[in-house]
Amino acid sequence: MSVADRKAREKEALKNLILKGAKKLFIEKGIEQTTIRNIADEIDYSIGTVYVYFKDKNAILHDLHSIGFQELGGYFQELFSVEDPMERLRKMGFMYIKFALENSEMYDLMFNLKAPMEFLENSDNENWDEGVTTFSLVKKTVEECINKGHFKGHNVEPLSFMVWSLVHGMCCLEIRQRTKGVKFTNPDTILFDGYNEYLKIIEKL
Amino acid sequence: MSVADRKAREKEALKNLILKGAKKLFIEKGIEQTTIRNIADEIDYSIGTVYVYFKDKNAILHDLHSIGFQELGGYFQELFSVEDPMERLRKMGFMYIKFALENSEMYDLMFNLKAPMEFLENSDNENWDEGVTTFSLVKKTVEECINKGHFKGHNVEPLSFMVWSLVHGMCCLEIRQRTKGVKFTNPDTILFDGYNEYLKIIEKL
DNA sequence: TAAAAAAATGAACGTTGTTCAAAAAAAATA
DNA sequence: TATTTTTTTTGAACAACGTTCATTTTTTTA
Repeated sequence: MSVADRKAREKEALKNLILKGAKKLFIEKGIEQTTIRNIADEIDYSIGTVYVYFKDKNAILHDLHSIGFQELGGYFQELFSVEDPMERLRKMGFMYIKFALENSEMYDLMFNLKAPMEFLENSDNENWDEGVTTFSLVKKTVEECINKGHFKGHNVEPLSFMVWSLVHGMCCLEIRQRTKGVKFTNPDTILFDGYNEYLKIIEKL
Repeated sequence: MSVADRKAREKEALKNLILKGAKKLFIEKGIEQTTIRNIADEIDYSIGTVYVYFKDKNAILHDLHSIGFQELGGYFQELFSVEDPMERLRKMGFMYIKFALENSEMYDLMFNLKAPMEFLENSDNENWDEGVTTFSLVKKTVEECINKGHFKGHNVEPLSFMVWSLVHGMCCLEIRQRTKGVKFTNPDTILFDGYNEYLKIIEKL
């Protein structure tokens, strides 16, 4: 182990410390309400140090958005043991909503905030790898459903997009306070009630 | 016509001038990129004047969000002449998407940004009247569909929410650059392709 | 132990939303 | 019309933000 190796490890460790501190504050008080000064304070480093390890705030947000996708991957873990693609598709949507509700700030960052996409636009690798990978999971499952005789007359990609939009739309309206606004009869269960309507529909397809 | 009347008219006029200037800049360069100073400059008034007519930036955003709903109402106008509720439901979703794509910054303000909801929380009338009214339009149409024998075994409110979420989700993913990220086969038509999959589905219900 | 390299710092800059005492303009009063 | 009162407008000033970078501190090398 050379000194250079150790230095590299220490750099990595501090970078993770910054991300960990940032995530804690984001969850505690919201992303918009968290400043670079807050993050520096949280981990007992100066503002300048944060900027040594991250180009700007967008870079922090992008890295945290990637961590969010890892966490969503954790939620999706149990799906791989589900053989029946229709059952898997149903559960995938359910887990997606569950993740969004239990990690709303992270979800917002992953699927709503402009920061991660702006970071990508100004980076070498313009591809949204996390999004592509996650969406291909939906596409693959929908494709298997079609191969099993479901969704006759439908196209894989647009249908997958429709499914994604459906769950994303519900989560988005909830997180951005629009469901609260329209005062549903059962506000606490409206997301799962709405999702159930979708389940009833695809049952017949 | 008393002096007080004229003063009231002038106040109203200047308020509208501020909103008009704000909207112009929002559309031109985005809401986040527009500052109060920009707005004041645009209409040749000082920063202070803007704060005489609006409590804060959220108040401007909320008023503009209301104007957005009026404009969405314009898009929905032609729906009232559609007798068949199923046909009306189909067209409503289409017009919704059309509005979102043609007025993306206003759509974002109406259905995504936190500002209008934060303004409501700090105001006397906490109700999101615009959202309630618009959503009841969907509910009413879905109810008519059910009365005509469609959507057997479904519940009006959750089903309406599902439909809203579906179109909102697509618009949201598009506006917030997530569709761009996943690189669809036909990026330019994916929203309407996705919506078509939904149309195919409800056709059978 | 001294010199060189790396890491951490925080004052300072330009912007932001917002405030408010002062100035300017308009209306009311004499 | 001249003067006082009221209303409207102003922009300097404030605190807080993201960001930069010359300087200081710490670590490594010689």
